[in-house]
Amino acid sequence: MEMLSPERSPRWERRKERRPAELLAAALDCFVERGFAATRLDDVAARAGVSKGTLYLYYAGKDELFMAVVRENIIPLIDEFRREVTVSSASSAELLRRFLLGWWARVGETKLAGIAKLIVAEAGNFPDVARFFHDEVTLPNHQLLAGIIERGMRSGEFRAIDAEASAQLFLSPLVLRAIWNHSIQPCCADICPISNERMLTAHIDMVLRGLIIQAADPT
Amino acid sequence: MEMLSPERSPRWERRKERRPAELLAAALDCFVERGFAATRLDDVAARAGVSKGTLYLYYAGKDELFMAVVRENIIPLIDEFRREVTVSSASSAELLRRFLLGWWARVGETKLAGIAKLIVAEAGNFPDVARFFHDEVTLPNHQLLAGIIERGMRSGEFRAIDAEASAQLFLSPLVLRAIWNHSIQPCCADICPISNERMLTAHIDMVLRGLIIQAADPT
Amino acid sequence: MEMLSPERSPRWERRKERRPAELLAAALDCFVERGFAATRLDDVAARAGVSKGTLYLYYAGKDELFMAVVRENIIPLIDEFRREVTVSSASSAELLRRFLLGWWARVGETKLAGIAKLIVAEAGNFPDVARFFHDEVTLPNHQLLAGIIERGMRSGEFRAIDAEASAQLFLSPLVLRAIWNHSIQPCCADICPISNERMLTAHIDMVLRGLIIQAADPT
Amino acid sequence: MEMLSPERSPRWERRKERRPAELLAAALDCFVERGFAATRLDDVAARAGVSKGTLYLYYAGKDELFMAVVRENIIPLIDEFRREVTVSSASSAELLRRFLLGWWARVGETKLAGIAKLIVAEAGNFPDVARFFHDEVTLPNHQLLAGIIERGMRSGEFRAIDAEASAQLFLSPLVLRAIWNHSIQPCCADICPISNERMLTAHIDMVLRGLIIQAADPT
DNA sequence: GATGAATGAGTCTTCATTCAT
DNA sequence: TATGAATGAAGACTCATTCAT
Repeated sequence: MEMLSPERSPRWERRKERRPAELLAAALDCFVERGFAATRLDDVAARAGVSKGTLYLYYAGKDELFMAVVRENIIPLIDEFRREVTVSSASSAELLRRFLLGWWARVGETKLAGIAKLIVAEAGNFPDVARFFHDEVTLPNHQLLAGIIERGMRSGEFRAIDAEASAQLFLSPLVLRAIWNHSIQPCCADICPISNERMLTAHIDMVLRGLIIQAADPT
Repeated sequence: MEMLSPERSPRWERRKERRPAELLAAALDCFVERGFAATRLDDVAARAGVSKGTLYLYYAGKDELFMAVVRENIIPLIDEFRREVTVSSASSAELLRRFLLGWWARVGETKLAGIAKLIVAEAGNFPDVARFFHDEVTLPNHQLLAGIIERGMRSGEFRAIDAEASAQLFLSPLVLRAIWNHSIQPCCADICPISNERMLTAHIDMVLRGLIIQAADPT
Repeated sequence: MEMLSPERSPRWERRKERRPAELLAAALDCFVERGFAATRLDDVAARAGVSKGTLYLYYAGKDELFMAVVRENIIPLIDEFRREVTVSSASSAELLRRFLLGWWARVGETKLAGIAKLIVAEAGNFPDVARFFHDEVTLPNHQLLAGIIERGMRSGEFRAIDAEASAQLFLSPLVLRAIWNHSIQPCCADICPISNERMLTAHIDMVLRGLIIQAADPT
Repeated sequence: MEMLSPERSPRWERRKERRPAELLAAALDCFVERGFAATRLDDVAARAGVSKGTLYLYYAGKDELFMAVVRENIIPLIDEFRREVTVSSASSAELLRRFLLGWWARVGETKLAGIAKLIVAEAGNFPDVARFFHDEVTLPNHQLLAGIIERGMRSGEFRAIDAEASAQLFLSPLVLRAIWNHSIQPCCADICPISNERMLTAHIDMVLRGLIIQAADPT
């Protein structure tokens, strides 16, 4: 490999621009896997391919790193929620379906799921972060979903239900599965449980079945 | 000193018997609140009202203590699952309702909910524990629920659905809420979210509505 | 040595009462020798014959230890100043002589001299400590001495001089020598400079000669 | 860019020549303020307006820098001592007065006073430097002063005293004040103590009064 | 059994020093 | 020559664990 290369590879590279993202990615993985306290900065650094000291060039300490991990990953999500003003001519059932599938695609299946697990696990030690997450992520998300449900009720498409509570209920299986995938699932990889898709399909079926007002039910 | 006492310090004795339970309770609280790594044995001991050294008279170390916390809390639960052979003449809908309400009463509302949160948070560091929990708690629980659903389908009370997946789905909101109550909820105490009861009611309504085959729906 | 001793010596001893004094003594030596920053807590612990962790059972950290070293050594000194109300029928010259000899015996020759050196060296990093030292040690000391000088002037024994300034001047050689003995002197041990006694004698002679009003000077 | 410039960037060049002096000045300030160990090279560099790496272009390391600071500041002083062969027709009292005033003007009031404080503080960590200072600065200085005193004794102007010891004694208040001004004085700026001038005046008065043989004392 | 003083391995954090740019 | 990103050894501090009392 290196035979033809006259210059030997340098001991390290200057990557000021990319470092933060690399460090945050490494830190997220470690924090999700082991939790805040059990994560050693040595491990984060090693996973990011730098020395421990380099971490401190970018983040003031372990706490700062944790906050940054959460903040940097969540902010794009928040922005997306803001943009997602569901003006559409689709049926409310279709909107609901799309919302759940969309949430899974954009959150449940991505590393953001790890963030959710992380925050649940560390809420006791980082109440500010937990609060931030709740106010900026959970609540808006629920409100968006509740809005869809209410639209369906107003249009007569859905029967009358507790929209606020239902927003939580409808999201629960997805959130729990997202968390599960980053905690217990890796320990039980051999068991081959119900797949994400199967879960999603069954859930959407169940939700719509319980919601839609139909003349007759031929099933 | 002790000469006149026929039974040697009965108060000591009684204490000695209670100690393990007191220590486990204190440890559970600490572990749930802060996580395994961030919990100091000093804190556990202080919360149990003993000195740090005393802990080691009952548990060999931090890991042992953790395992014991999980084991001791879970075993009664497992036993209960085993006993709960649902032979009943009630309708499947009624059984389902009872199961969910029962789970909430016997798990969701108790300190066992904390165990769930703890295991989710520490699965990465204690895969054996996570696996044990999955095999002995989660799976039997799901099977029990799936059994009820299948009974309802066989009897023509419920429509045909994916019973295995649905068992997970139906339990998800309860499990997530249980976890939530031990992590983010305490940080957002002022917000007064949807109450546990309201959530339960809406959920059971939704589930049964999506499940039961009805001639007409007068709602 | 240990041959006849059936019991082997324990790995460590319980010495709750004596530890603080032992630690402070060790810390004082290290701080005076090397300065605050260059002193490693490992060294302090080793010199006190304990492990590093033990230090933290008694002092919250390096800063606390430093403060304690200064405080504990200075407080007895302050108390002594307070008690030393020089009511005496001796001549003012005799009082002055006694004061200087006394200062040397009680401060200059003792480990308190090291404290003076330490504070001079670390004033920049511990301004509060420096201020405390100035207010509680330096000033009272100067005032005591100035009082003696003023008494001598009032009684006609001393000529009229700037008593405040002279108090500082008269103490300077002693203070500087005390500091010197803990900094440069150890590096130049072979040079055999003027001894402390010779310095003291010459100083007292000089001071009294410049102060006392005499009919004639037969020297 | 530089095409039209016949001499290649003269500003750079001039800078390059000044750099060492700028660095030494910055280092002196930092070392005096905080001590050797507590001084970060980052701070020195920042105070000199260069980057940390640049320091290493001029000095091999922190120790080297420290030595250079001491050496560069002291050498001119030593040279001056050598030149100062006190051949004068003035009275010995006048010479003595000039020496003390001169020392204060040339050392006590300048940044060299900081050097004295620095060496006192760091003697334990840099015995070689302390020794150098003692041999090349302190001793010659004392010898010079002792020479003046001896001249006065030989000429019958001064009474017979311990010239060697007195040389130290006479310089002590100035040295101590010089050190003080760089350590404790800044912490007690509000207290407005005796001014340097008042101290000097009182001291010279005291010294001469104790030294000169006078027929009568008209004071 | 109970205690808590003592220990020391493990981590976070700092900073002198190096070196790619 | 100048820079400052990167390094890694050193040192403060914590805490699970041991053990003298």
